[in-house]
Amino acid sequence: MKLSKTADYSLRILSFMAKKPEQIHTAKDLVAKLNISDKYLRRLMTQLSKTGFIKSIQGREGGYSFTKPTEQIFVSQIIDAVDGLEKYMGCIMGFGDCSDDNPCALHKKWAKVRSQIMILFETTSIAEMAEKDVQKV
Amino acid sequence: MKLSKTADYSLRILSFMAKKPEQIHTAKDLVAKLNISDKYLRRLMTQLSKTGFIKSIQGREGGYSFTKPTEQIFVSQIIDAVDGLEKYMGCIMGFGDCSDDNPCALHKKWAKVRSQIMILFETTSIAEMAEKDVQKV
DNA sequence: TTTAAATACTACCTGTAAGTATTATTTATT
DNA sequence: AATAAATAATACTTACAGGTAGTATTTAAA
Repeated sequence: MKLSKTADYSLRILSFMAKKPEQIHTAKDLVAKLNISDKYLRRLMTQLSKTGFIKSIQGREGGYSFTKPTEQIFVSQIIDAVDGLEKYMGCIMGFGDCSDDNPCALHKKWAKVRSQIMILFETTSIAEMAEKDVQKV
Repeated sequence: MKLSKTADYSLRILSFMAKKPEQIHTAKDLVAKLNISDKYLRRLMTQLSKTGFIKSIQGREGGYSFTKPTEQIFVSQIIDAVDGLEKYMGCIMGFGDCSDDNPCALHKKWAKVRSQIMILFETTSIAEMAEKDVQKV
């Protein structure tokens, strides 16, 4: 499984910012630290601002900062905001109307694994990701 | 999580064929039954023939048939043949070099779920999918 | 009030998965 | 030998995610 690059970028950006959650982060700095293409990151920041996780501060001395505690921002919410969770949580065979009552041949087995994925996404906060001592950001 | 349409198609085609594993199946018939675009399915059949799961029989009365028992063809092999398993089994954050020694912030949690996905793919045969009494093919 | 340093917006470019069209080739039947 | 019915190969088209370029707007500091 892979998330879209946009979702990956969003997680990386927000978990990086969450290492210093009170600070105002500029796009320039994020680009330098995260190795994400400049213009795409800037567009994404605007998009993330509109979702409400962060707010933008325009003008000189501007940048981006969180609107709420990073303990209250979960991976599932971020993926949902940028891609829509249903993109990842639908039928593994690609059927639009797959359900317990009208299942595909992998439905039962997949439903179990999918719920594990959902639990992971729903219980992992940006704060948790930020506090890990990992090289990769 | 979603597989590529090509992988979805491959699973649907092969599990449909596996309902009558001794029969020679024509592209025409598969298109009619599976609601997959004609030309794309035909190209995919050629590709699947080259992977060795099925063989093509050219000329009049031709079509496609299995080269081995459907109990010995697993979902993981099919996905690997058409997309490459690594497309789905890599780092959830998109890092190329994520590992236990050099992990991303989600590595540990994701590794557990990913192994469940792998087990599902590796232990589900086309024969098993075919014998399920499901509407969706 | 001017300037510098930041974000916002709009339009365009590019690569790839998926879909389509056309023609060539193969082989059983007649 | 001719035909019909199947697969094979090649090239073109389309949609969209991701990436790029240029200009406009905002605001603190000098």
